[in-house]
Amino acid sequence: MNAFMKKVYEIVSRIPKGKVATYGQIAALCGNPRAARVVGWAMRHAPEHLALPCHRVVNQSGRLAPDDVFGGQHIQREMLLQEGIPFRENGCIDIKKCLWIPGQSDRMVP
DNA sequence: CGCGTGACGTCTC
DNA sequence: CGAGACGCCACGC
Repeated sequence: MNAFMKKVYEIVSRIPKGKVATYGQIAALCGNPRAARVVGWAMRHAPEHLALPCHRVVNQSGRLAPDDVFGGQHIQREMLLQEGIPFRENGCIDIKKCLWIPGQSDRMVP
C-alpha cells in the first residue's frame, strides 16, 4: 500500500453524500491524473473495513461499475438513487449535475 | 526486471 | 452513441 493508494482511499472516503467523483478526478487529486486505472484497481481491492462509498465513484461518462462488482449495477443504482443522484434514462448518472467539487464539500447552493 | 491485467480517459471511425 | 485502439500506472507472477 503506497502513498497513492492511501490517498485514493482517503479522498474517496471524503466524497459527500449526494455527490459523485470520477476515477480520473480522484487520480488527479492524488497527484497522478493518468492513474485513473489504478483508482479502479484500488476500488476493487479496497479493504472492507474502510467502508468506502465506492458506489459514488464512476467513470467520466457517468457509467457504473460492471455487473460482477456490486452484484449487479442495479445495486449501485439503488444506492445512488437513495442519495439523490439523478439518473438518466440510459442507466448512466447525470455526472455534470452531481459531480463532487473538492472544497465545496457539503455546501449547497440554492 | 519483463509481461499481463484492469471499476479509466481520450481520440477516431 | 457504440466499438476499437493507444496510453497510463500499480500489482502479481
